[in-house]
Amino acid sequence: MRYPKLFEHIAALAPLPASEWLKAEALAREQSLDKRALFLRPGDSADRFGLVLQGVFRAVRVSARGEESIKAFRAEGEFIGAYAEMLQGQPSMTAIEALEPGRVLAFQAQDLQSLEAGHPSWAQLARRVAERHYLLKERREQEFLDLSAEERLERFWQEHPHLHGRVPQRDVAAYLGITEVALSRIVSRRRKRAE
Amino acid sequence: MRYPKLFEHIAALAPLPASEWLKAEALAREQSLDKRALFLRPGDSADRFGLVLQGVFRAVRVSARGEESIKAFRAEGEFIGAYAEMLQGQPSMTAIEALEPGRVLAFQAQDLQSLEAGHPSWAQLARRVAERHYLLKERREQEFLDLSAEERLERFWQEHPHLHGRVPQRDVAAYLGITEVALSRIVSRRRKRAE
DNA sequence: AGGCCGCCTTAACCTGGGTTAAGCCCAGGT
DNA sequence: ACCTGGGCTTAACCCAGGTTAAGGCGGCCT
Repeated sequence: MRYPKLFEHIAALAPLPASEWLKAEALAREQSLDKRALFLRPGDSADRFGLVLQGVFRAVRVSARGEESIKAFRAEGEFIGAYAEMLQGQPSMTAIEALEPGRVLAFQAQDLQSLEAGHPSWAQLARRVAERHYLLKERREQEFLDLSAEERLERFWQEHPHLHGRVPQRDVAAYLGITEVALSRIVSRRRKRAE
Repeated sequence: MRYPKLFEHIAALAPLPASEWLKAEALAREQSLDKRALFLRPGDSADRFGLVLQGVFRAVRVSARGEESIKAFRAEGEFIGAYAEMLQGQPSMTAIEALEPGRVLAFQAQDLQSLEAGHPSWAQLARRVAERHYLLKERREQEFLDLSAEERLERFWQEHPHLHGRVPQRDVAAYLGITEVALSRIVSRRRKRAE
């Protein structure tokens, strides 16, 4: 087994025999990405996804107006890919970009499907992944509905302390749905209040 | 089969033998709700869910500050329940309320689990449901990130034309994340522009 | 019929965040 | 050592949406 830590991480989501994991490893390929390199670019077919071995990634959607908004940050052990588009068989409308030099274990969606045909635990895992993704988005929905930008910022750092110092301020802003300028204002307001 | 239309609706999500559906019907019970009645109230265990036979329902979260925000509207054929809390085994933080007199086919989550043990198509269905819920929330996330309140309103009516006249303005506002007053302003602005 | 209540609108004023633009600081490249 | 550029801050001004408060208009109940 080449990636025991990743296996543990995955098996914690849904029980998975090591033998199945080994089959998956055989289908995957490791990929290194420079800082700023794209794991997935908009327009690509969304049939690839990856598990982060090293580094932090951002999932970016470029809107019709040309503005970037950030759907998620993903670090070690986490899933990267255009999940929504994959489910719908559409080309990716999302870019996945490395914020630091990183390494990813990359899979083809169809390989997963063949694993699924061979053992039921993969379907179970896929279900857990869907449920988990749902819970993340549902939490975010609630934050947009109930919280001010300042409160969302506070939550963000509570929930993602491991991203500290690894993601640029402007990207945090694009994640919160505000501008860099507004974020800077909020930060300095908080700083003053804290004195 | 007592609910053929519902069966069709469900089977369109994931193939389901009629025999399995009949087992589900046997476990379910039909429930009528007056206007304003709650199918689920905050604090209830989240182990019940329903399929709407008749009527429109709203899923409401009451925030810490006491403000209502609306997570979803659900009409005929759709799922109602505190899905997130159900997945996490938590008590419901959501109220599900009938906006009109309605009827629901109500299930216990644990009954579904026993069906799942008996036939694999239930697991498949559960996965599809999770994926579908995810896609809904992901679209909403995108709307909050990229669109103004006015644009969100426009989308709302595009995507939910069947709710026309069935949901009060103030609830639409609470769904969009704005106040009743702001919504009224937007509507009249649009009215004037249309002349 | 009368009264009330729920729902919507309008208006006046306030505030958070957007926009534009200038400037700062630091890291990297030559 | 210098320049450059990327990332962050600050300031001035603007606008969408929040807040509060007052009315309007049905529909429903007795």
